[in-house]
Parts: sequence; structure tokens; C-alpha cells
Amino acid sequence: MTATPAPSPEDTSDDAFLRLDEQICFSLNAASRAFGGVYRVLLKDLGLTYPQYLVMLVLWEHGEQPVKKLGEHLRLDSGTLSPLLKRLETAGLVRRERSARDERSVHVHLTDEGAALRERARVVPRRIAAATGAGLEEIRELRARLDRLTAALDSAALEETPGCD
Amino acid sequence: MTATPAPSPEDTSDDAFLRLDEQICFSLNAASRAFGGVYRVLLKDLGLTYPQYLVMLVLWEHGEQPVKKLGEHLRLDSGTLSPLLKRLETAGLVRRERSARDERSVHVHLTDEGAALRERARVVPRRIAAATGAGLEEIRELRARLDRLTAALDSAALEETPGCD
DNA sequence: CGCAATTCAGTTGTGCACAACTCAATGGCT
DNA sequence: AGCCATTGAGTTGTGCACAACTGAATTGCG
Repeated sequence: MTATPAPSPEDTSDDAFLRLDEQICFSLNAASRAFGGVYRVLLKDLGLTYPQYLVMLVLWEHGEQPVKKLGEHLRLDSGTLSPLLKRLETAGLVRRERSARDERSVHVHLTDEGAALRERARVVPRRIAAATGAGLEEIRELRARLDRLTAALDSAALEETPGCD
Repeated sequence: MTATPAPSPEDTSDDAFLRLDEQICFSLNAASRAFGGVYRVLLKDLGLTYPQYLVMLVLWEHGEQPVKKLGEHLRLDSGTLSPLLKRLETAGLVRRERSARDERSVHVHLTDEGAALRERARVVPRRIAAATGAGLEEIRELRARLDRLTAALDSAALEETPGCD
């Protein structure tokens, strides 16, 4: 780990980039899965998976919503949301109804049961915060860094696509 | 987003935790997927997915390895690794051989083709680093924070399990 | 030695993420 | 009005993550 294979003598600073990048992809992956694990345990009681919980958070916060809007909030497409919402509907937490105004769009409502679940879910965020062992300030700081990173990655992805080479 | 629904007047500081937590799970999720997207594009040329790339990184760095060790490096279990390694083997990048010393364990080797792929993969990390728009120092800092977070979440997960309540 | 507990890889089943596609509804344009 | 590009949800297929399990090999203990 501390040894350097000295891949090519061309550019030492690039080499530093290489190793650090490897670590950040490892680190981000690991953090993401570690979070998932903690959520999984906490949400088991509620009968929700982590992505389902995210959907419920959006609905609790913003109320009825077309699938499209949900996808924008969560950066998920219909290929992910459609089956997920179907499972939430089967569980009795949401209802889906075709819009009368635009029959292409489907509005997702909370059922009474889905709305009631919010109370039981209230304990989750505090426990997560406790599990991180971090203070408000550190969480805020980390969030800001992650959001900046995401924005940078997104714009890089956009520029990369067409004939930019 | 800036409005506060004032859920319960009981505990203002807890409430702050609640909202911030929501954001950090959103943020981490988004960052993780944004990274995945950039890797996906870069790795397409190499015929690798992002998790397959992580496996190859470990093999390039540490050489032949039993499945168990690979799993420890990447925090993945056999349920994830077995089919992934099978695909890498089908692609001709690795070979799997039962250990003669311990027939329970399977050692994963790089083929010549798998080893050769390393050269083509060298450009990836630099491009990723460029896409993040972050300097060495910032990446290092972020990595440190994420690792601390992961460690905290892991130990919390361990303590949570049995009759701690 | 012989048997029980453990270890390791793999399988099965569920659910998420995403690309590529289908299909109906819509809206703009002539 | 008639046509066509666009939009929104859903489906299909691939691959990852994880829990729960199987089954074989190994280890430990009496």
C-alpha cells in the first residue's frame, strides 16, 4: 500500500492522482454500502428498503406527485421507479392514478397507511445521525463536498458524450 | 427546500438532525451514482463494469488471490463475487482454480489478457480525477472523511444487532 | 480415530440501477 | 384536420448487492 510500483517515469504528479483516485472510488463505494447497511437494519421494522424510504421521504415532504417529478427529485428513471412504486402500492403505502388532464402521466398518492408511516419513520434520521458519529457541522460540510462532487461529475459526463475528442 | 414544515415543536436541535440526515443520504446516494455514471462511460471501452474494474484493480495491485481475500478487499461476499468472477472468466480476463492445498478455496489469477488490460486502464484514474474537478488535497480530505464515516457506520451496525435495547 | 462446528465458494431469490425499447397521449406545424 | 416529433410510463434484459441457504472440505475436540 505504501510501496510505489513506479509505473512510468513520465509524470510523478499524475501518478499521485492515479493512486488517490483508486482510493476515492473504494472509499465512496464503501461509504455508500455502509450507509445502506445501517438503513437496511433501521428500515426493516417499517417494511421499507432504502430506495423505497427515499421515495416515501419525497412524498411525505412534497405530497402527491407524478412519477416524472419523483424521478427528478431522486435522479431515478421510470425503469427503476415503476417496479419500485408497484411494490409500494402492493404494500398499501401509495396509490397510483392516471392523471385525467394528461393521461400519459401517473400521479402517486400516499394512502392513509403511507401517511401514517411517517410517524414511525421519525426515529430513523436521528439514529442514522447517531450512527455516523458526526456532528451537525461535519455532516453539513460533507454534504456540501458531495454535492459539489456530484455537480462536477454530472457536468463532466455531459461534456464527455459527443464529439468532444 | 428552505421552508420548514415545523413538524413538532418539541426539539429544535433534533429537528435539525432530521433534515440534515435526509440531505446526506440523498447526497451520498447521488454522488455514488454520479461516480458510477462517469466510470461506466470510461470503462465501456475496456468492456468492464465498475465493480469488475474494482476487482481488476485489486488483482493488478496484489496479484493472485482467493475469492475470500478479494471479498475482504472490496467488502463483498461470495454471493456478489461468484457471478462477477464468472463473467470476468468468460471474458478471458481471469482464471479460477481450486487450491490444491485447500480445496474449499478458489484462487483467482489474471490471464495474460487480464494483465495486459492494465495498460489500457491506466488512463481511467486521471480522467476520473479530472471529472471530479478536485485537486489532490481535496480528494484526500474527502476520502479521509468518507473512511471515518464508514468506520463509524460499521461499528454502529455491529453494536446495533443484538439485545442492546 | 470419529464426529461436530467452522470455513469457503456457490446458488437462489429479492430488489435496485440503468440502457434500450414499446406504446399511447400530447402538442406543434402545416 | 392530419401528421409527426416529443413526452411519460412501463417492459425487458443485464448486472450488482445482499440475505439465506447448500454442500463440500477442513479443523478441532474428545
